[in-house]
Amino acid sequence: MDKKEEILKTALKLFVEFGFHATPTSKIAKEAGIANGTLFHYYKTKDELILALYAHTKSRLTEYMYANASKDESLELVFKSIYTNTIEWAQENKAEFYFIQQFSTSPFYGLISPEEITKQAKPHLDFLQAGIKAAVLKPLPVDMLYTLINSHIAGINQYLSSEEFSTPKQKKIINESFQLLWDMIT
Amino acid sequence: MDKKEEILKTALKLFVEFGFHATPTSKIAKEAGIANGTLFHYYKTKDELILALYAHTKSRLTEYMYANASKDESLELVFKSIYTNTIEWAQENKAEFYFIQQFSTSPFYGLISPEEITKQAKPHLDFLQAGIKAAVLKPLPVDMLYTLINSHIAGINQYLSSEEFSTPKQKKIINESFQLLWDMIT
DNA sequence: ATATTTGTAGACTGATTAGTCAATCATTGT
DNA sequence: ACAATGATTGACTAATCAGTCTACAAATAT
Repeated sequence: MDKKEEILKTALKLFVEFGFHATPTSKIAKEAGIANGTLFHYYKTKDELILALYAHTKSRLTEYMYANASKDESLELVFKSIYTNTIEWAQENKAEFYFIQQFSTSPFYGLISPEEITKQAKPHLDFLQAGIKAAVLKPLPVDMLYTLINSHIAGINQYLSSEEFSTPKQKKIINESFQLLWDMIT
Repeated sequence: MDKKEEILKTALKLFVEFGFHATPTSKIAKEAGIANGTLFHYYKTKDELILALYAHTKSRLTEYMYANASKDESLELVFKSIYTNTIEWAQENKAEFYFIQQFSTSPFYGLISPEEITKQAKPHLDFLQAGIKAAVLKPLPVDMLYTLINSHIAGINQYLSSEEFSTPKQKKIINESFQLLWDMIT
């Protein structure tokens, strides 16, 4: 049993349910079935725990995003694969995805260095830049393109989470919304 | 001097800067130049203050959104006016807009009743529904359309906030991004 | 004028918080 | 076997927090 993982898992659940302001470290420790001191053995401060949780969750998402993306395919297919993967991950890991958004829209996000943020975005921006260069994507500023795509995904995810859709219906929405996005940026 | 307003103004500033978890009511009172008890005279609990701040800020945005929207214009022009107004307000009231997002992506949002949320969205959804009926907008589910538009606006606002653009450049971005959105939904 | 309500203050409290600490327990390497 | 290092505990603390209380001031009503 990996206590470090257990702490992250529990913290995620509680932060999403009650927010940062209303989940004391004591509650996390209790719910995780460990002693108070153990939590602070692994994470020096509450802030450090929150930052670690973000990094961990974000990297899990990033990993999944690029899964099965064979580079032989056309740019559209690769892009669609990333798009679909992202939304599928978000739907299968709703708390995780919600946490990423919660964190990003909180002052905690400011604790991450600009370099780290740039580094995170780099591969995505490069990918988009290549698409522009190949004259597949519209020659918009890459940052703008990137933000627009992210927002679109966040929106569709929110829509999918707002109701209970059957799996085929969900797939249909993902396909259709991808087409809307693709038409917008190409 | 309206102390109630002063409290809201100060709370907004501190919540945006430090987050809910790290801005005690004592700090708000101190910074607002009033006594601790006075804050609780106007707002029974911290939660009530937070909810009031959200309602107040949200209604200020909504009011501004529909400003100068003469109903004689074409649907496209009315829609563009709403789009432009929203982004302009967001740019001129960055802290306020950020707070709305921060609140919406936090467990506090769950404290607002579904009826209230539906009521808030109603006019927007009706507007979009009319656009679909008039065969101007694509026959997509209104909820999806609504979420897509909101996300698009949030994205463009984020992009505009990420750098320092000159006013004309900013206007150009707003116009171009509107066209992208409009082409996507019509 | 007097009574009643409303606004304002700030000291105070009981509960809670993040984080510490000294003491065991488990694991590993030698 | 036996150090030595790391993991785990939970009682503890100092600080902080949301919210209360009493007192008084200002405004408003009668």
